[in-house]
Amino acid sequence: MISQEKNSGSAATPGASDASAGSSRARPVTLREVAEAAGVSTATVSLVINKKKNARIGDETRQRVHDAIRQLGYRPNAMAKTLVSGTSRFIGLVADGVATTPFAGQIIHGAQDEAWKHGYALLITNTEGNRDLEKDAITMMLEYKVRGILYSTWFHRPTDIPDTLREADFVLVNCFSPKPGAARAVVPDEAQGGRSATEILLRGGHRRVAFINATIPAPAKDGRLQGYKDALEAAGISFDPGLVLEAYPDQEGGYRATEELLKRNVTAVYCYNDRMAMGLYDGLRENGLSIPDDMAVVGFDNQEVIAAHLRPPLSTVSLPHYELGAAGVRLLLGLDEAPGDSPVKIACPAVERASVGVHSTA
Amino acid sequence: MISQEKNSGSAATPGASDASAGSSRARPVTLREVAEAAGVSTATVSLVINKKKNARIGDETRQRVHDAIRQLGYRPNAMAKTLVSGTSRFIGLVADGVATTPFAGQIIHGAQDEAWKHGYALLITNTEGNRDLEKDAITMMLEYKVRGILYSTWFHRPTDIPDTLREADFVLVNCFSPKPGAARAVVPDEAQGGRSATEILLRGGHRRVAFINATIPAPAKDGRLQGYKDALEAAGISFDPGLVLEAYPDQEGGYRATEELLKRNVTAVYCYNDRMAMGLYDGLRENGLSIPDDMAVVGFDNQEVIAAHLRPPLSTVSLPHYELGAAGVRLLLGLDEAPGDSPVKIACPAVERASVGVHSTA
DNA sequence: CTGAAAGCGCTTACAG
DNA sequence: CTGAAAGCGCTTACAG
Repeated sequence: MISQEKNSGSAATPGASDASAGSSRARPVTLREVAEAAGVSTATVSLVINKKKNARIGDETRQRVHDAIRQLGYRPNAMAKTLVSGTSRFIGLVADGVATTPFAGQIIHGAQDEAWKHGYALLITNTEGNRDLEKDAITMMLEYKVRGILYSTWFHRPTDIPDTLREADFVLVNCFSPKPGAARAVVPDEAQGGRSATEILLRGGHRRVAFINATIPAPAKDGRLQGYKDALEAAGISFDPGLVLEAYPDQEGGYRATEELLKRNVTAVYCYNDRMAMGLYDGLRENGLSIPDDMAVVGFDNQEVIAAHLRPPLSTVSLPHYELGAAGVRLLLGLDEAPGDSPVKIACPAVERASVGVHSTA
Repeated sequence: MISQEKNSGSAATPGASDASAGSSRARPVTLREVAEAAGVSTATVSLVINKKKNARIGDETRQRVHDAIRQLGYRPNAMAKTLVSGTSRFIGLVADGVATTPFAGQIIHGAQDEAWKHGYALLITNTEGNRDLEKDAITMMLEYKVRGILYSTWFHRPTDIPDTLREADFVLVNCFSPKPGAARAVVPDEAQGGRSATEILLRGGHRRVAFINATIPAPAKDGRLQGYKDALEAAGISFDPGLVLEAYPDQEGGYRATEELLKRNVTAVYCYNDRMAMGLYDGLRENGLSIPDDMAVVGFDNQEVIAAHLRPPLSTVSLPHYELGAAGVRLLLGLDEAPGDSPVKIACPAVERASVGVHSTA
C-alpha cells in the first residue's frame, strides 16, 4: 500500500537519487495548474508570463496570475516552449581543447557573456580533437535545435568543416577554412600582434631586434613574422633575415635558443610566445645577463601565470580569446557584419611590463 | 510575390542569418514524415529508432524505416522527447570561474567525459561568482529540466547553497557546505596531498624540511599543513613549528620568502603551490643556490605550464580536477555511494620530477 | 507484428 | 479583455 502511494500520481522524475536533499523533486507545476489556481485560461497565463504587448490583460487578472505563480512555485518548461518555437535558446560551442587548455577558456567566457546578453545559453562540448565525439556532439546540438554552433580550436589554425556542422548555422572561432568564403570565421590578428610586439621594443630605442620564431608551421608563425617585418619597415630599419631564429615554441626551446641569440649581437628579442620567453629568461640569467638592461624581451600570448609573474614581468601581446568568443556569437546572430571572403580579425593588444626598459641608442 | 514565397511554408527558423552557409535551414523533417515515407505509423518509427526490446518489428519494416530516415536526413527532436519524458539528458554545471582559470577547466573535462558515458550532455555556465548570474543560470537549467546540477568552485572552499539550487538534484564540486550533511560534495584530499608532497622530500633523504604555507585561510592551508605533520610523524621526525613559514601564494610570495627560508638551515622545502615554488626558484638562484643539490623543492597543484617547465622541472602533487568533475557526475547519478556526512575526498597524486635529488644524510 | 489515439506543457491564431 | 481549440514532435499504453 505505502509503496503504491509513492509510485502513483507522479509520472516524471525517473531515477532521482534517494540521497538527494532537494525540496520539490515531485512532478513540476504546470501552466495549466497555474491557470486553474488563478481561475483563468492557460492562454491568459501564457500571455502574462511572456508580457505580450498587444494582449491586454486586466490588472486584477494579471495580479491573480502572478500570485498563483508565486504560490505554486511555477517554473516554465523550456522544452515545451522550444517545441512550439522550433528553435531553442541554445548556442552550441564545440571546442577541441578549450576547456583543457590554460588560457583559451576565455573563448567560453566571451561567448557566454555575449550569448546571455541576447538570451541564449551555451551548450558546450569539449572534443579533444576526437572526430567521433565531435560528430556526436554536433548531432546532439542539432537534436536540441540550437540556434547555431560555434566551432572552435584551442590554437589558431586552418580546419576542415565536418559535414554534420553544415546542417547548422555556424561560425568558426580561432580557426578558418582553407577555402576562402567557405564559412564565416573569426581569428586573432597575428600580423598586427607581431607588429605591436616589435614596436614595444622599437619604442624602447632598440634597433637591432631579433625574433625567435616557432619551428612548427602555423598561421601564427607566418603572421607574427610578417608583423615583425612590418614594424621594422615602418621604423625604417631594413629586415635582416639573420636576426630571425627558430625554436620549438616552449620553455625548453627558448632556453636552448639562448646561445644562438647571443651570437647575433642584439639588444632586444621578440619571442614567438611567452613560454619561449620564460625559457630564454633562464638562459640569459645563466649567461650573467640581466633583463631588460642587457637584453629587452617581449613575448606573445599574455599567458597570465607566466607573463605577469616572471622577474622582471614580461611585456607581451594578448591573444584575444574573450573577444574571439564574443565576436563569434555576434557573427552567428547576425549582429556583426561578416566581411567578404576572409575571417574577421581581432586585435591582439600589447601589454607592457618591465622586461623592456629604455635603451639609449649607441 | 517572391518575398511571399520566401516566407511561406516554413514556420520555423526565426532569424536565420542570410550569411549562413548551411544546407538544410528549412523546416526539419519530422517523425511523421518518416512514417509516411516508410508507409508505417509514427509509433513504429519511434519503436525502431529507440530499439525497444519488446517491440517486435519485422525486419523488412525496420529496413524501410531506416531507409526513410536516411533518405530524408531525419533528426529526432530532443525537445519533444524531453517533453514526454519529463527530464532532459542534461546535467548542469555551474562554475564560479572554472572556464577562466588556468587548470580547473579539467573539472569540465572530467564531468563531460563521465556525463557522456551515461548519455548526458553538459549545460555549463560560468558565473564569475556573480550571484545574480548564478541564480539566472540555475533557473535556466531548471527550466530545461536538467537531470541535476553540479555546483563547482575554482578553488577548494566552503560555500553556502543558493536557494534555487535546492530545487534540483545537486552535488557540490571542489566546495562543501559548512553544515555537515547538508549536501553531497566532492573535494580534493588536501591532507593526503600534503603528506605525499612531504614524503617526496623524505624519500629523497631529507630530514629538515621546511613548509611555506599560504597566508590566506582555506581548507588547503589547513589540510596541506596537516599532511606535512602526518608525513613527519610517520617518518619519526618531530614537528618543528619554526620550519613552517607563510607567504602569499604566488610567485612574488615565494620569491620574498627566500631569505627567511635560508635562515632555517634546511635542505628541502615544500611549497604551498607551484607558483610559490616558481618564485622561490628565482630567489634561490639569486643566492647562488642550485636545485636540487643545495635545496630540494616540491610544489602543489601540478600547474602544467609551470611545474613541467621550470628548470629543473618541479616535483609536485596534482590537484585532481578531472576526477572531481567525474566523481561529481557519478555521485549525482547515484553511481557512487555518498558517504555519510562528509564530502567524498579525491586523492592528489604525487608527480615526481627533477627538483628533488637524492640527499645523502649528513 | 503494427496502428489509432491520447498526452507531455506550452503558444498562437481565432472568436467573442 | 479573455477563453476554447489546435498544434509543436515525440512516446506510450492499448487494441487488434
